[in-house]
Amino acid sequence: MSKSYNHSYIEEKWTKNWEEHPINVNDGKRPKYYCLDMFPYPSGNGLHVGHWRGYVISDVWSRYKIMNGHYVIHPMGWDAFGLPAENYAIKMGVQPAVSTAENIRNIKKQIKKIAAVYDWDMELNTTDPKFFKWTQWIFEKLFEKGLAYEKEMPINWCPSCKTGLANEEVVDGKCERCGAEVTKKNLKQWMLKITEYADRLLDDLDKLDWPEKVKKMQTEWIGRSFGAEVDFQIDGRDEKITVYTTRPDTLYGATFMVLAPEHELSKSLATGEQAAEVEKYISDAANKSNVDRLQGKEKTGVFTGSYAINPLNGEKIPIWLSDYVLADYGTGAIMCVPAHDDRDFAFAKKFGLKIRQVISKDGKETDDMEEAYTDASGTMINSGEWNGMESAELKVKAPHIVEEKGFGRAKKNFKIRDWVFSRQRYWGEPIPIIHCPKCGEVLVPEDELPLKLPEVDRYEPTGTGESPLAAIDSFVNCKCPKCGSDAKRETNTMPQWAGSSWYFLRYVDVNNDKELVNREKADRFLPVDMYIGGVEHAVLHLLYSRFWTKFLYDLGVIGFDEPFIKLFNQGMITGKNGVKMSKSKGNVVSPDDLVRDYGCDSLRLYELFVGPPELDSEWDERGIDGVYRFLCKAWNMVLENREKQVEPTKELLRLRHQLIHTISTRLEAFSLNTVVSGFMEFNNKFLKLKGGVDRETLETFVILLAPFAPHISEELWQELGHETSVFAEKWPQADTEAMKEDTVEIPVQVNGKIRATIEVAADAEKEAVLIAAKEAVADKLQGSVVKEIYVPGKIVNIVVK
RNA sequence: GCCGGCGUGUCGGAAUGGCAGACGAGACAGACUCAAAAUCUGUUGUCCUUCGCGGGCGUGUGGGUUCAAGUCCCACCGCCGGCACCA
Repeated sequence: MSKSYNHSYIEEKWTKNWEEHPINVNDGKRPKYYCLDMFPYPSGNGLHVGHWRGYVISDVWSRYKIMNGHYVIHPMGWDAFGLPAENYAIKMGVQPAVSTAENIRNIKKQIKKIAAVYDWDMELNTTDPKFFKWTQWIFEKLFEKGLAYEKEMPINWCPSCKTGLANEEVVDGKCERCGAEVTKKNLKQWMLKITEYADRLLDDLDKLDWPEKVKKMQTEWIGRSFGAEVDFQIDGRDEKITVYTTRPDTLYGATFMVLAPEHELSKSLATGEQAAEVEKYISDAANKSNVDRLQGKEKTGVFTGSYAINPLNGEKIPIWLSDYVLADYGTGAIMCVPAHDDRDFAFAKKFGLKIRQVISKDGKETDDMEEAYTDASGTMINSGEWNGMESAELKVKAPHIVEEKGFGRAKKNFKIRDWVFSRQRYWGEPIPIIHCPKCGEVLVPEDELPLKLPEVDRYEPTGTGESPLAAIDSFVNCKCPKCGSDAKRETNTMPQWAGSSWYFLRYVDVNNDKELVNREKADRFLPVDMYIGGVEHAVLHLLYSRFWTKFLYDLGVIGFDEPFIKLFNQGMITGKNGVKMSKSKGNVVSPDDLVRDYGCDSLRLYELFVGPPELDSEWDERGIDGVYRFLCKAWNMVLENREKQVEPTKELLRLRHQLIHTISTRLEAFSLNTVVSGFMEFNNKFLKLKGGVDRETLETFVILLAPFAPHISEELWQELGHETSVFAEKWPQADTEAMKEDTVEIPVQVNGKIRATIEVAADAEKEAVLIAAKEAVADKLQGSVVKEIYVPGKIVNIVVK
């Protein structure tokens, strides 16, 4: 008897065989199923066991769908632009294109060891001009539709490295590399108007079968609120200050007003004796980094000396400046209702400003409020003609009332900002714009796309904050495509998000050089049915992808406006004590050695067995022994029973259908760790059967195991005498009648404590069960029986007093 | 601060309100072996016990609902993640 199976031989054999005879066929008749992995960034560090997890999950799901009769689109590609590649290339003195290609070769080799059914004919790479031609094309369409524009924006600037920094490179307000204090520098940036799509991005979340957590994160990120803009006349001047408020119902309670220091009127509002102090506050705020500004929870502020008129009651209220008001949200100015807003309350308390309650739970005024009453429920008081109204009702009506009265209008606001789309870097898609002194911003003509990166020796940052491309004259200088005058190319490149915002559309038509994707193919194979990847992309990548998909839908390029119908976020695999795997921590576990020693099938099973797929799990080196032993035992179980000619008894039939039911329902519920334990459990049961296992049950076992451990299953399938692939088999259906047990063990409780166990027929009548139960616990039944509960097939509980 | 998620043996983890600890790891004992590894068998929450059964206690803490709570409700503690002055 063989104690272990030869995984190396089997896995090699079937890898080759599947290459020659693909198991996933598009015969034009099968319904499609698109199962997508978030494509990896081809880092030089290679894959660790954590990367495997998502790929194993998606592959199990893909193989399951294949066995359910689908043609599965299951592609893989490379998100290869970006900072790390550029920095690595600078350090090593090689072209990013060269090192990237090298990394892709290595990672592809590693990924192939997973034995996923990826269709490598669909492979794509965001840095391939054939691909990014269409990334640039999308930008041109956005520009044509007025959704791409230029704007002065502050970027993170390291004065010591003389370079712009990504947010990820700024740690605690300091440059990640040199530790210098990061400052802001204003640079002209390309922006994309994602805000134009904010409503749709929010409303369409309802259509998606996504984790609630991710939907919530996107909802908050978009941050829609309804309220009103209200105009306040400045006392003694012609100008008005407009504020945004979500609580126009509390307008009578507005006792002061606060402007952001950056507000355009801030300086001019300062009167005589306040001028110096105001000036100082404004310049202090400008010098404070964002981090400092957010750290100081204690409110600061300064009175301008000016007053505004509350348009509702004509009251004169003081105007203050404070940095708790954000310049770039709303109008950069707020009306303050300290009685009903926590921040306004704290500010009023600190500076001794008037607090007027306008909403009351019981209709009476509270003496000495200790905290703001922020609920929009209660009765209006101190509010003139609004007195006695319900605040919740008024909150909805008030925007329209101020509109009718002529000093405001209903207004919707968003937290989401437009997308800063340019990077001052070399290794990204060039933005296809030409700056002409006469015509302004002109698009590179479509037939000149792709606009490739120049191949040069130096692509270090320039030191001025500009892109390295700015130093390359042959790239920069060009003629205006419109008027022919000397012009200059845009030298900023696109962010790494660009390619990943639409790559999933391209897989189904990677070689198309006429269009982004053929519409017929798009209609047939898209959208993505299942998208699997880490939760770290909950907001940015998933929001940008949805934005571009909606834009392309509006253009008519595709016929759907949501890219990913279902989303699954797998948890991280960490090292000991939940520490993230990283080279610097020295806790990286490489899958390559494990594949060599235990085989791909064992590693696949252990990736699933390690814990619930949606939660983080710690990698335990020894754990893989367990699944390896299971595979050896399963191998022997099948081979030993193969020749036995066992009759399918009722018990075997029952076990077979219980197995189908267990595996199928757990798989459908994505409870993949318990799928593996389910296989182990049934295998143990089969091994204990004296009479052996019948052929059909063995075959069922192998078919069910196939998506999880494909090589060993395929080999066993062949050993069972089949010439076709196990993946050509249909996923079995459980017969619920055959599953049923004849007798069941029923625990008998007395007052909720188990005192005995009885065995009864599965279809026994309640009365009979209760009689048997009472017999079994007769000695425990002191006192009178108050209640008898029988949950059929589950439990008996007898309550005595 | 707010919003999520989680808290179960030595460890990873199982449990549509119905026998807590499935499955696996580890440990211990035994078989095989000259020996070890591998493999196989058994034991393995905890306490009491007359060691024969049996019984008490046990799912972060305190309360509640229920015939019955790891599971539902309330309050709290701890860890992880997200957002963080959004008017």
